[in-house]
Amino acid sequence: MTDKQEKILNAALELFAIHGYNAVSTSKIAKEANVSEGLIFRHFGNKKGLLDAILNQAYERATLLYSHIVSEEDPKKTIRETITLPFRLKESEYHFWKLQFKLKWELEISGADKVRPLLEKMAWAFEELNYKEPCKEAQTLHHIGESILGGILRDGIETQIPLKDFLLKKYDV
Amino acid sequence: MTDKQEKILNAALELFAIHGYNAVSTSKIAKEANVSEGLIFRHFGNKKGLLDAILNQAYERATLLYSHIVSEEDPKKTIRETITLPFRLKESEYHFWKLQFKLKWELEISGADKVRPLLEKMAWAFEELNYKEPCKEAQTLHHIGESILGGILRDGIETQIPLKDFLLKKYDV
DNA sequence: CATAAAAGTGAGTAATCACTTGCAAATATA
DNA sequence: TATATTTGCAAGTGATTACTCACTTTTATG
Repeated sequence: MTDKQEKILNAALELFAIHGYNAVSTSKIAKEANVSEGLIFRHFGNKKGLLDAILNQAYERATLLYSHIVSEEDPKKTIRETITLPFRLKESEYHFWKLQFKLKWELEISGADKVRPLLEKMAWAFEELNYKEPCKEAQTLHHIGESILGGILRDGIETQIPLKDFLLKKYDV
Repeated sequence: MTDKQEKILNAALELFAIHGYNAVSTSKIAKEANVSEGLIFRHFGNKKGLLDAILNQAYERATLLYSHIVSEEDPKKTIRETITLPFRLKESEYHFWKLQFKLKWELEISGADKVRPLLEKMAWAFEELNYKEPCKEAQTLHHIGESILGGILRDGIETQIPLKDFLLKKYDV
């Protein structure tokens, strides 16, 4: 990974996250990254290849983010950590997560498989806590978390903060 | 509203909903609608004006959809109708709602103000039912509903159906 | 040091973009 | 029926699109 390759990746991530994939041209990415436009195609083949490279970083990043939850042994702590997950994101990573939401709707790239381990862990936790329908509890909480994250990314974290303690209390964790 | 005007509106709605705003050109819309490209600009000024015309229809449609909930007097029924709302959408209207989700992320058009009356009604219902924090309950259920609707539009209704009865039981409505 | 491979450039390409213009056909109004 | 207005079309416009190619510079290897 050369210096200029990283510059391209960073510029593209930022521009895609702000404006969307289709609204950003390769020439604008090149300008933002201070490289020639041809270099993008040398390294990534085509525009879609550039996006794929960004998304590959994504996969590792996402997995890392909740790896400590998957290996958690206390069910209550599992739920607690899952609820607080969207609130613990660094602002410097907002671009990255915003891109995920944008792509989900702009290009129908789901990313659902990437969170399956977390979903299964949540189902396990709810089962341990003797909930009647752990799978559906997990799916519901996942829905809540997803929508909260969306709210944070679009409207800012302060609009969602009140929900954090409310949910922790509601689930008694 | 002439016949061709409606054809343009319908073609644009469908194409925008499937591919997104930026990915659909005015020439493709014209072709799909069987009109000359110039006619789009005659009637709607520019591409953004065409989108605005579609979104104006949207506002009326969305308001109509939950108007019966806002005027509901039984709190339990209010919650019940809100939960089942995403499941009662006609498939012919999926395009329209898909476009709403797409625009929320592609062009950061929120549409949050359009559902405020529903949110307030839900808060009222939870208060009537003696929930401790009706506003946050409403916000949480709204998050769930939004995410379920998204799931229906992206992955099909069968992926979300199991959650319907689960939620109705959970909220005891 | 010599040579090959990789990294990087910048001027091209055809196709497509949103949009305009000049003019004909249809419709409304008198 | 005469005239004005709206509706519609086809052929444009310059700008921008993703991408290519011939070329130079840098880096790695024997």
